[in-house]
Amino acid sequence: MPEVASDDAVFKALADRTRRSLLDRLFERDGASLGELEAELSMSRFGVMKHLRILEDANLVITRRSGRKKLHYLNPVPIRLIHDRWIDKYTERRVSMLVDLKTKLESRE
Amino acid sequence: MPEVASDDAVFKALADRTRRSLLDRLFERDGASLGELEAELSMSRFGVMKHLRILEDANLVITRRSGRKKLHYLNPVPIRLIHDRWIDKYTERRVSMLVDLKTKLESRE
DNA sequence: TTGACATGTGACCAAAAGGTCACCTATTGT
DNA sequence: ACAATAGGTGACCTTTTGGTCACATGTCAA
Repeated sequence: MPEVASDDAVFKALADRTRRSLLDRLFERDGASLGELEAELSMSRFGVMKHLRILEDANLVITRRSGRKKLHYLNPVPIRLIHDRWIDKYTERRVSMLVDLKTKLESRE
Repeated sequence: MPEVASDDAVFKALADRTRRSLLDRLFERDGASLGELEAELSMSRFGVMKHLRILEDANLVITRRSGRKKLHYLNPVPIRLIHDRWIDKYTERRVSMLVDLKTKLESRE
């Protein structure tokens, strides 16, 4: 059964720029190993490993072993839970429409 | 025109338990003054003030002055932007249905 | 089976964050 | 005017966090 990560672990995990960029990378393309991620980050392997560990503990990243490699996958569930904590169903419509409109306007510059 | 808070400010703001409980409080009931919020938090006024300042800088809380009181309101927009950063429109359906189902099941114990 | 590859752990240090306080400004009601 | 109320600032200390390294384990391929 899946471990339940505390709220705190999730928010702490998201508080660091490097960890957010790791999530961005996995959002774009899943299933990377530690080695691959390290190569893109100008930081020691140990630093990256520590960050991945924190993301995994927070359940934001799920891993699967394949031989001597450990593959990393983004898990969107904790992100959705953050959303639902402070945006109720009624507000969601208004806010998502507003944000989508703003994004569309800005993309046209 | 509204100030644009950096990503970093938003995530750093959310990283602290006290600040999240302030957002919870404002989510439930908007428009509280510093004094009201302090009374509910077993922390010095200075601590609470510092936290509110950080939330305000992150644009998670919007304020309005009324006489010598400063009223605080929750702003859901940055929360929605976090959501949209790592959950695309296709994934959103799957994840929100999954989370809603899980919530429903758990509420029945 | 042995050398190269991929990942893991604990100690350590510098930087950042959380909390409190002395002191200060602005607004109100009488 | 002035006492009481509401909020604001900078210095200070303690705790937490980010990053690196020496060292260690597990896996593969020849």
